[in-house]
Amino acid sequence: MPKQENTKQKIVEAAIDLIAEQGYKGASVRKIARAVGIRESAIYNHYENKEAILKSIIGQIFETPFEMKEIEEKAKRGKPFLREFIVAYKLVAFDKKKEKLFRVLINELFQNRALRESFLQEFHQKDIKRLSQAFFVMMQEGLIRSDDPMFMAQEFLAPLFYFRLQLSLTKIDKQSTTALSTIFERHVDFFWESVKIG
Amino acid sequence: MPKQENTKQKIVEAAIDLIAEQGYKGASVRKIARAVGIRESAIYNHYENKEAILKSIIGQIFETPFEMKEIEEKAKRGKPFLREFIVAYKLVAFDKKKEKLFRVLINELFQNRALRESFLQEFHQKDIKRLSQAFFVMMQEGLIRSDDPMFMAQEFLAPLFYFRLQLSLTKIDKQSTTALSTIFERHVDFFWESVKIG
DNA sequence: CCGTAAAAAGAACGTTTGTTCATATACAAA
DNA sequence: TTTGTATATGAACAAACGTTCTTTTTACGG
Repeated sequence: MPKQENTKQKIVEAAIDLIAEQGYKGASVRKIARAVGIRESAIYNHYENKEAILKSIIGQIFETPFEMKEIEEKAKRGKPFLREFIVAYKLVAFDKKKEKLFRVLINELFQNRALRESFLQEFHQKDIKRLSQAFFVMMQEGLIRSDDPMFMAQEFLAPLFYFRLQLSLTKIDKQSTTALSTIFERHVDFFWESVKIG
Repeated sequence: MPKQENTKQKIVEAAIDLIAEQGYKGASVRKIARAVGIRESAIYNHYENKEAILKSIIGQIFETPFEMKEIEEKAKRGKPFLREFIVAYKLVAFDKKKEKLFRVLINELFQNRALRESFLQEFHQKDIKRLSQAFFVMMQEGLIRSDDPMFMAQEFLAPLFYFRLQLSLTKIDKQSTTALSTIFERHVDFFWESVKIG
């Protein structure tokens, strides 16, 4: 049975499911194997050890979820740019796989140093830098009030993270998410009202 | 050696330390006992089982951190009220014990249903209701623009949570928190600029 | 059809886990 | 001083843990 790359992927996916639900410590090698349909010893044909599985998952968390081309150009339109950003953000937040990875992130944030650093740098800094660029353009165009673009980007993004967490928590217990479905758009409206000129 | 209530508290405190650092699964009964200076079997003289220790900790997480009297009255002053709120919030965020409990919260948020529900209700709803009351007054007084007070409260609080998480993460790896020390006040300034009238 | 190599199974290992139980010790009340 | 109770110990348990090893099964290239 050579070259069944399929299995390796199944292992990671089962691991994501389990770590999202029960954390890294709760996702035992035996549980992962059972979910895949193999014995625990077979896992080690694909990964050196349990830690290696986690490492591969952490890599996936920060794969660029969406990128925006021509930020400078689009930013000139003001609010529609933020709307577009939110659409992309919601796409990620509501994506099943990405949501699981989000849970893994929260679960292991305080246990895994590499995860922490990636979070503060990638997840955080990257989006902030991109957005601050856009806000800078909007200020130059006289669309929004003058302020520190970096801080403004942070103020725009921070609630998104919180809403995403709320969404994730609500979904677990299968509670209704209707109150949360429009919250992202409302945020854009509120924010634009906060910074727009005229 | 009857009535040494002291030990019971030592156990909880050691458990908080360990769960904050290594999560519930990582904080074994033996580790907790060793931290207290007793054997693992002695733990069971004070708590029925490991779960009972966690339950007692969860109770502490949502003990009202600070309460504000005369909200209606103070809210009329506008921005100074928000300043005061932030001072109280920072007091909690920078408190050593409370910070540990915050880590416990994040660590176990996805594992413990009771914790999730308390978070969404207490942590969230309670602060929001209180703040929305204040914003409602401010709107009546013509200090801030008219909007849904509940949503405005959410917009004010969400970044605080995110900043608190950032603070906690940064502290773990003993990185510099100077960039974060003034972020709470900057948030108030930004927010007030966003909603004030005139 | 056979040989090879990848992937699986199965058993075993040394630890650690949460919990129980019988026993010992210390202290307050009688 | 005796008795009772709260608290500690130390040994033991069954189960689960990550990992390693040997052996068997499988699939493909020659």
